[in-house]
Amino acid sequence: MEKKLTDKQRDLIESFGVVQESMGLSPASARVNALLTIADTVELTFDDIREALELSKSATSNAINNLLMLKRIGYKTKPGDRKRYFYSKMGQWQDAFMDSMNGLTGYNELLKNILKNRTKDSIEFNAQLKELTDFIDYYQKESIKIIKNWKK
Amino acid sequence: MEKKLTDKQRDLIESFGVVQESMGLSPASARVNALLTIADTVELTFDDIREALELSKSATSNAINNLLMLKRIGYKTKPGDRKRYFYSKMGQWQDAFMDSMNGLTGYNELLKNILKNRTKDSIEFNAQLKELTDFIDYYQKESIKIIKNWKK
DNA sequence: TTTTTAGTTCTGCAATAAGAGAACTAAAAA
DNA sequence: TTTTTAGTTCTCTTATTGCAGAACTAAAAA
Repeated sequence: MEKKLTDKQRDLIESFGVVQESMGLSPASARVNALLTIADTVELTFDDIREALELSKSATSNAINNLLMLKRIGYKTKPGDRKRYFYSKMGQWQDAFMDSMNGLTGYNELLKNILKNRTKDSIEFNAQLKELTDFIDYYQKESIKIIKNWKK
Repeated sequence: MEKKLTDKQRDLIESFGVVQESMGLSPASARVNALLTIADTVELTFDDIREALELSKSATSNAINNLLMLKRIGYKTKPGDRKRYFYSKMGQWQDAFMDSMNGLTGYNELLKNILKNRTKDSIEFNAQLKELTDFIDYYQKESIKIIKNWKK
C-alpha cells in the first residue's frame, strides 16, 4: 500500500495522461506511465498502481505489459520479495528521439520511390516532391547531429 | 473520368496509404492523400477519387473534408465548372514540421510543471527529468534553427 | 420548371479497442 | 499440504471507428 496521491498529483496524472493518449497510448497505459512519472515513490508494484488508478487487474496487467513492450517502463525485483517494482524509463528518451529520426528513412525511401515512378509531365509537383525528400534527408542528418552534440 | 491507375501506382498507393494510416489517418483519408501524391493528374475531382479508390460517396466526402481540415490537401475550381479539383498540399510540409516543433512547448511545460511539483527526495529521478526538459528545449531551438537554415 | 450535378448528411452495420470481473496459474509461504 | 501472493488469461459489455448505401440539398443546366 502506497502513500495516497495529492489532488495536485491527480491533476497532473490526468493532464499528462491525456497528452500521452494523444501520442498513441491507451487511456490505462497513459495513466500508468503518468503515475510512474509523478508519484513520490519512483518504484511501484502492480497493486500500488492498481489501487492508485482504480483499475481492474486485467487493465493494470495489460497496461504494464504494453509499456514494457514499448520500453517506456522497466522493473526490478528486491531480494526476498516476489513483487516486481515498476519504474518509468526516463533515461531512455534520447534513444527514442534517435529511433524516430531513423524511422524517417523508410518514409523518405517511399517518397523517393513515388517520385521515381511519377510521370515526368508534372514538373512543378515533382519539383516540390523532390524538395520534400531533400528536406527530409537534410532534417534527418541535422537532427542526428544535434542529438549527438547534446552535452558533449 | 480519369486515366486508370497502373498496377505500380496501385501498389504505391497501398504502401503509402499504410504508412500514413500508421501516422494517424483513417484508411480512406490515407488512400486519398496517397492517390493525390501518386496519380499522374495532379488535380482530381470528387468522382475521380471515388472511382479510383472504389469508395462510397460518404467515405470519399469524409476523407476529403478530413484532409482539408488537416490542410494536407487543398482545392481549386475552374471557371465555368462547378466541380472542385483537389490536390495534395506538398509545399506546406515545412510549416508542418515547424508546427510539430512548436507543439513540443506545451508538452515540455507540462513536464516542467511535473518536475516542479515532485518531491525533492527522488534526486536521481528528478535529475533525469530535468535533463529531459533541458534536452527538449535544446532540441526544439536547434530544430527550428535548422529548419530556418534550409535553403537560405 | 424539371433535371442533373456535386456533393453532404443520415442510418445502420461490422470490426476493433478498452476495460471490468471472474477464473485460472505458478511460485512462495504457512 | 494448503493457502496466499502476484499476477495472467478468458469472457462479456460497452464505446468508438470506419464505411456502405440511401436519402437529401443547393446550385446550375436544360
